[in-house]
Amino acid sequence: MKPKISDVAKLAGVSPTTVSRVLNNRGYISEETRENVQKAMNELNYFPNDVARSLFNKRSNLIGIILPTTSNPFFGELTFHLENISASLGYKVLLCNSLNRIDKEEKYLEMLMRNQVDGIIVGTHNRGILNYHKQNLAVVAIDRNLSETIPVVSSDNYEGGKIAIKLLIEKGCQTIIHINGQKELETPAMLRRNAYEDVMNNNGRTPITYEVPDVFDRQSQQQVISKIFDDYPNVDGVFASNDLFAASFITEAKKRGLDVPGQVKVVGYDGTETTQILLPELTTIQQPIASIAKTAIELLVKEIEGDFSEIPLETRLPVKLIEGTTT
Amino acid sequence: MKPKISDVAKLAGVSPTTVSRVLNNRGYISEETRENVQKAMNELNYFPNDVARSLFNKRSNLIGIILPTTSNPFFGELTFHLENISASLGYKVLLCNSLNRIDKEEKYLEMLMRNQVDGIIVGTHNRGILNYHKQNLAVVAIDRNLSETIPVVSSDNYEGGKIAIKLLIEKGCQTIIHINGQKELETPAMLRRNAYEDVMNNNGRTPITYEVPDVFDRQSQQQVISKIFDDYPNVDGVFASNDLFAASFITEAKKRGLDVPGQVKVVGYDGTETTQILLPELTTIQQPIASIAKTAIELLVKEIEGDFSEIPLETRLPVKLIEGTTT
DNA sequence: CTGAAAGCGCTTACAG
DNA sequence: CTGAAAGCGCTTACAG
Repeated sequence: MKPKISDVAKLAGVSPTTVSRVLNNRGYISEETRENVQKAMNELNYFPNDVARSLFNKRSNLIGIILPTTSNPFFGELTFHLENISASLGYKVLLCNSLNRIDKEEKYLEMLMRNQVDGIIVGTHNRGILNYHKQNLAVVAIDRNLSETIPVVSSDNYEGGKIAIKLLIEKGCQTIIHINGQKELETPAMLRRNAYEDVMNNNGRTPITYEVPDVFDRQSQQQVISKIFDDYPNVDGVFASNDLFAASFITEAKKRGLDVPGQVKVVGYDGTETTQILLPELTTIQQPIASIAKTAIELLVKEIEGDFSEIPLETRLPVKLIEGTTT
Repeated sequence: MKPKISDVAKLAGVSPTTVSRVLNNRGYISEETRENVQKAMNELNYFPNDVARSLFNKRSNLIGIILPTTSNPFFGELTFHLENISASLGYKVLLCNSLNRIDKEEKYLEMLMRNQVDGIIVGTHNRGILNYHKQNLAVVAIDRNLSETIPVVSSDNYEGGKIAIKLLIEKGCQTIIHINGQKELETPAMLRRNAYEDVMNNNGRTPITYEVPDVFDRQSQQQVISKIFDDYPNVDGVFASNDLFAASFITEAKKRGLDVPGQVKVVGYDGTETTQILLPELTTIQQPIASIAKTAIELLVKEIEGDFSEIPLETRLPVKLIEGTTT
C-alpha cells in the first residue's frame, strides 16, 4: 500500500500534524524534527495524496481544456503551450476533445465540474458553459465569444483577413474566393470573413464565401473545394480561413492542372510549426499561438485567484504575414 | 457555494446515506424516495464531487498521458484518440508534454502519482517509471520498451522500414540514406533503422544513417539535412523515420534545385491525417494511430482492473504503404 | 515547537 | 427500505 501521512508520522515518531507542517512548510518546526520527518518520507518513498489535499483545500489546481481536437495542428500546438504554461504555474491539465459536438461538450463540462477544476479554457462553442461561469467558475475563451463576461483571447482576425485579401488584390487576382467554417456569430474567427467582405466591397468586388459544414471532416472539405472549381472555373485567388483548407485547395488545383501561384494564388491562416515544415511554400497569416496560450492561462489564473482587476474582456494578439510561394 | 450531498438530503428530507444510494443506484430505495431525491438534486443543480469520491474509493478514474508534445502531428492525433477512447470508457485524461526532457518527465510522473492516477500511457523514455510500475501502477508504453514487464504497443516498425527501403531499391535508387532520431535502444522505432540496415546489407549496400539530435527542434533537423546533401551530393533515395524529416528533406532538395522524385526519392513514416492534407504527395508508411490508441487504452484498463490474463507484452499493429509522388 | 480534534464531501458496512 | 457512524488522507484552528 501507498504510505500515508500517518505512516510517516509513526516512523518519525511525531504526529501527523507535524508531518503536514513539514510538508507545507508552515508554522514552526525544529530543525531536528524536520530532518527526522524528511528522512522518514524518503525511507517510505512518501508523497502526499493530492486528492485528499484538494478535498480539504477546495482547490484542485486543475484546469480543464475543451477544444475540438488536438489532431488539428493549430489546436495540437495550442494544447502543448497551454499545458506547458499551466505546468510552469503549478496547474495540471484535464484534456477534452469535443470535436465541436454539443453533446460531448456538455458531458465534458459536467465531468470537469465534478472533478472540481479551478478553471476552464474553452476553444469550442459551449454556450452551456455560461451557467457554470455564473456559479463563479473561472473561464477564458480562445477565439470564441461566449458571453459578455467571459474574456476572449484571439489573434487579430480582422487584421489578418485584411492583410490576406489585400495581398491577393495587390497581386492582381480578379476572382477571389473565401473558404471558411460555418457562420457562427460568436466566433471572432468570423472576423476573418468580415475583413474579406469589407475589403472586397471597398474595392468594388463581390465577396463570395464558401462554407465547410464540418470543419474537421476531410470529405466535407474536399466536396466544398470541388464545388468552388465547378462554380468558378476562373477563380484566381483564395483566402482560406485555415491552412488545411488552403492545402486542400492547392491539392485540388494541382489535380485540375492549375499552376499555383501562376493561375491561382492562395493564402491560408494559422501558420503552425507543422505547416511551416510540411508546406513551407504556403503563404499564410500566422497566429501567435504561444502568446495566445500564455495570455489565456495568465488571465485564467488571475480569475482563479480572484484578481479581477486587470482582466480585459478582449485580447487581440498581432498576426504576421508569412509569404511563401503560393501568392 | 456548491451544494453538497447533505444539502440535497436536507431538501429531500432524507439522510445523506440515502442520497448517496440514489446517486450510485445501490441498495433498495423506494421509488418515492428516489424521486424526491432526484427532484432535490435538480432543484439545487447538484452534482457529486468526484474528488471526495476518489478519496474514498481509492480510484480516480484518471489516466495520465506522457508524451513529447502534441505539437507533433503524430502525437497530436494519438492524443486525440487516447483521450476520446478513455472518455468513452469513463476515464479522464491528465496531459503531460515532456518534450523528451528527463527532468520534466520526472516531475510529471510525481505529479501523476500525487494525483492518484489509475494508470499511465507513456510515449517517452521515462525509465524512472519503472519504480512506480513496481508499486503496481498500471502502465502501458507506446513505441517504447520500458522494461520487461511493461506492455508496449507500436506499429510494425520493422516491417514498415522494410517496405520503405524495398520500395526505394525497386525504384532504382543507388544511394539510399536513412534519417532517424538518436539511437536509443529502448525504442521499437529503432527497428525502422534496423530494417533499413538489414535490407541494405542484404542487397550488398552500405547503410548510412544520419541522426537528428533533438527531434523536436527544427534547426537541428535542418542542419542534419544540409549535411546529408553536403556529404552525399549524389543521394537519390531517403527513408526518413517520420514525415516531418521527410518534408524537411524535400524542401531542402527543392531548394538545391533537385527534382523529387526525378533525382531523389523520399519515403516518410507516420502518415498522419495532417500529412495527408498538407503534403499528400509524400510517400509514407502509415501507422494505424487510432488502433494504437485503442489497444493501448484497452490494455491499460485491463491492468487497472486487475485483469492480467490477456496482456501481451508486445503488440505490433500493421502499417500501410501510402504511395504518393515522391517515389 | 508539537499534538488531539474536527472536518473537507463522499461511501459503505452495520444496525434497525 | 432507511439512517448513524466511521473513515478515505489530508489540513487547520486551537490548545498546550
